[in-house]
Amino acid sequence: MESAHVIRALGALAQEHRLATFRLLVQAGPEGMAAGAIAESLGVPPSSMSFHLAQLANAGLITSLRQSRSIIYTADYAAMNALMGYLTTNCCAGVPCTAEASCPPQPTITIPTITKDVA
Amino acid sequence: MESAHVIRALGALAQEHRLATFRLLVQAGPEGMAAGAIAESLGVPPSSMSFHLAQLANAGLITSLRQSRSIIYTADYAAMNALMGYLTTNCCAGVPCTAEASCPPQPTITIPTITKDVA
DNA sequence: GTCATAATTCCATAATAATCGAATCATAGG
DNA sequence: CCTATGATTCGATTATTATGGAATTATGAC
Repeated sequence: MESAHVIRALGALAQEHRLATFRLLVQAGPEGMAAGAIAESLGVPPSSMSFHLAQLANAGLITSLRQSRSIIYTADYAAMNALMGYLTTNCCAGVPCTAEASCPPQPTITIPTITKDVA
Repeated sequence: MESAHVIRALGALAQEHRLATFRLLVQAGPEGMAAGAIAESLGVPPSSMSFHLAQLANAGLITSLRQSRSIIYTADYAAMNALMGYLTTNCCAGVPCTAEASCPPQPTITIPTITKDVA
């Protein structure tokens, strides 16, 4: 995975609707979701949704498959993992972070949202 | 780390010069690098470099410290790890689907909020 | 204070990205 | 063929981001 590709992937995720879309698709699992269902779920108009889905697909983060009249989008876990791999290898763990300044084993984060929207 | 913050971090890294800058700073380690040295190293004019450094700093990915006439920038490993943590927890590993794997109906991630500011 | 250096801010410009209604394309069912 | 539905493309508009020269601020040495 070269940097141009990584930049496209990062840029694809660096947008409110697209990050939400990707997360939704990850939760949807291998079944995926139809474009319209995603749009409705996120409250984004169809034409805007298409634009964002195209961006994500172009970045290789999601794949599409027509199924009758619907087009089903699915998160590409492998692509996500490749991105993570690039970031950890080249941006973080790949460097011998000396001593205490090194990458701590436990990311101290604040996670406010509990994601479960089966409703 | 809430999604707005994540989006800023992703957006900060989703740019050629900034990704290169961040990687350079990671390699530089805790010593960091002066703004001018980074600019020269990447072949970016000073004013543009300042702009990009500000973006990265604003996203919390790097920190700055004046040292005599230079301003030394350092990669914030913790912030990077927090970003990774968010992505793995909420976008990837949170749903145990690696590749084609089965997605057990258990997407509920009940994470006890460990509040720790990453500024 | 003056000069030199390091970096930033200012500002105008150019380039890219986001939005969304309307038109179009693709498929399915009668 | 005709109609309905799901989705995309088109096109015009707005918003955001990137660029880099010139002016400015901050520090250090004399």
